[in-house]
Amino acid sequence: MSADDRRFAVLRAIVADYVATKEPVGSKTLVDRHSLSVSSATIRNDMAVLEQEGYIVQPHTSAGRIPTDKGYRLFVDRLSQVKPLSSGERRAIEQFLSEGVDLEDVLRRSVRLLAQLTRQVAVVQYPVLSRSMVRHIEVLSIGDRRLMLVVITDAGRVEQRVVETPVDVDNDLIGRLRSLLGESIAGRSSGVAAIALADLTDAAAPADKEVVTAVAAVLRDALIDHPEERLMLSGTGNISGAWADQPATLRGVLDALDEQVTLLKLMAALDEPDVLHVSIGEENADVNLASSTLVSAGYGAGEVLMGGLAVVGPTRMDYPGTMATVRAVAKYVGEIVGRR
Amino acid sequence: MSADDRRFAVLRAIVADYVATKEPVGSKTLVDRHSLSVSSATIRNDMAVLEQEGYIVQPHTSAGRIPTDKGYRLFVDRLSQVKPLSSGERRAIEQFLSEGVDLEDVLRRSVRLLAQLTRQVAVVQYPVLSRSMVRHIEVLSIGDRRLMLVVITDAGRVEQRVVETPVDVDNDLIGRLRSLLGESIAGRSSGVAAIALADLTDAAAPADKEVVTAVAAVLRDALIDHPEERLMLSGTGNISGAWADQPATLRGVLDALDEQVTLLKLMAALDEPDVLHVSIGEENADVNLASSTLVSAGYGAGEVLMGGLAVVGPTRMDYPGTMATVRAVAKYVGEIVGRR
DNA sequence: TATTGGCACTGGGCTCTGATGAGTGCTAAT
DNA sequence: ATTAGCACTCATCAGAGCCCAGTGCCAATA
Repeated sequence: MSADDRRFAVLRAIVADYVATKEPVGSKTLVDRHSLSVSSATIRNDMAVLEQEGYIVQPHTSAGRIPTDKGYRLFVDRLSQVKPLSSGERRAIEQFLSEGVDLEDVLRRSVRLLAQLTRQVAVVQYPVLSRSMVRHIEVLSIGDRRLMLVVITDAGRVEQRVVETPVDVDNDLIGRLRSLLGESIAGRSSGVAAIALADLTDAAAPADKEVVTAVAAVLRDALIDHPEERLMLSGTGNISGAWADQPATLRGVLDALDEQVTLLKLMAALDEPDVLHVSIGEENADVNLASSTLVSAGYGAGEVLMGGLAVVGPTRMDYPGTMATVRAVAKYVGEIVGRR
Repeated sequence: MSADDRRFAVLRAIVADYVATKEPVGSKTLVDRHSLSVSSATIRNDMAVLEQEGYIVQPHTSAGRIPTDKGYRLFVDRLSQVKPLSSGERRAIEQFLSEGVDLEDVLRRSVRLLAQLTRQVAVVQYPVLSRSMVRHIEVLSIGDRRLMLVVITDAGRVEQRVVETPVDVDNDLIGRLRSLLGESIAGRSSGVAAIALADLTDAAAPADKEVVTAVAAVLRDALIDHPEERLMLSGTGNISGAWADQPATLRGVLDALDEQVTLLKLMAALDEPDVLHVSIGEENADVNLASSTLVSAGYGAGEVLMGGLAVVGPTRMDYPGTMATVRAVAKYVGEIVGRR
């Protein structure tokens, strides 16, 4: 084992011990807790180097070392492959998730499960609109000049929007709207639907133009210009333990979770199902999450990305375990949501 | 002013001061902070009586007094009428909420607003199914033996469920299902729909019976036997300040919020729109909320209750302010959700 | 009879102190 | 390159002592 290898082993041991104990770890402790067959003095030298290179720091003189973000980063990057869960665990996950009665329920089960297994905060994103196909559009009258549009995607997500029409709408017109929308949009992904929507007004009978334009505008807004992406959260209580001693940090994290924008951005950055992304400490754009780590993964059916999910915890977290769980849950959520 | 009146005034002053300062309040502080035209000795006598009667306690000898749950209860009960918000505030609330683009959006705006105005955790319930009318039912084919049912209520809530059918379903049958369901259920409240569903199988053509039975079973489960009530939460960060010094309590509260069952029970207990309910400390069934207060109100259009909303905070909260805000937001949410 | 001034007493919280010990860096020997 | 040894650093903890907000009680007062 080269000196370099040993130094990395030391880093790994520091991470392991610090994660387990929350205490800065010293050279002495390290030697007898792990079976490093060298003396504490050697470890001290290695630690000095690791500190020089920015992988660990001392909270104060005469204290042990704790890993820096850079240290965790190296640790994670060298975790070549994520060890899979046992087949029993996997079956339990799939079993539990597949009992979900509708999309909402499946997602709720997923976040809960993820939060429980990782003992951290979990987030699941609803299948994103821009990656879905429109399965069906329904037009309902809810007043003389009010229509309700209901869009159902192939991922099982349902969006609804109210349209105020410039003129009264009768049942015949609603029928014409249904078939018009059905032909031009249903079965199409939103990219294609965008083009179809633009042509919609032309395709309409002259008398219907005003209403069709209003409808197209609302649909365009809801599906393309401002699609609302949604998240579901669970396990917020788990995080209170991690930051019990730093109320300000705790508050920041809770606020960031409440705000959702950072989480949504993170999700938007995912581009492939079942691939893990880990964002550590200062790497997070949001200062409120500067001492947290986000482990995220896309879920989807086969190659097709549908949405994302993530776990949020302190930088001092069990990386291997969390990563394995996130990947496993992402896989099954994708399978189950994709299957409907 | 009778001695009894003064004692209540003392209690009110203690509540006010304790809420403001988080510190036990003593007789001396009380006299010069509020203009009670008696001496501190008199106050001390009054305090002794109040303590005897269980309205206040001393955390330890030689400390000031803090209100007990019973003290807060008396305080709240004697707040005869809730002072309304200013017209400016009210307009701002209505304006902000009415910009919501769909039900989801309106509710999200409501919780956020409620959390922001009260600086506490806010909860809003989706319009409850059992109090809604079915506006429309849509039947979609998503495979030879899979149907998707989409139920849209008059409150704008959309529920979907997948049905596995025992035999293949063709387009004609789907058409028949649509009209069958449309006639028997649409426009009915769930109580009536329950009866209609029972008769559904009889009304169907013999060849369709199997499928109709399966569909009716799923609908019955989704709408009547196990209607899923849903909540939306916001402002969790706000409570971290309140319990920063008691991590265990904080965790308990976060867990209770995550769990939702207690909140849902609370909501289920509401029976009238715009009426405030206050549940203080130990009055809460959930031990995790034993040092929290829940201020809840139903929202609805006119006399018709649609759902509930609430604010969760420490028993030491600004009762008058919180109550006024909750009532105001409930009123506008009811109006706006009812209007679609 | 209710209120008040006076007084002794209580006990939590703050500051200061010294002892403890985990952990370090450096140096000289292996 | 590794190691044993050593002097040094500093957070943490327990104890001592003081402070003082606040109390209960009592006798005097209106």
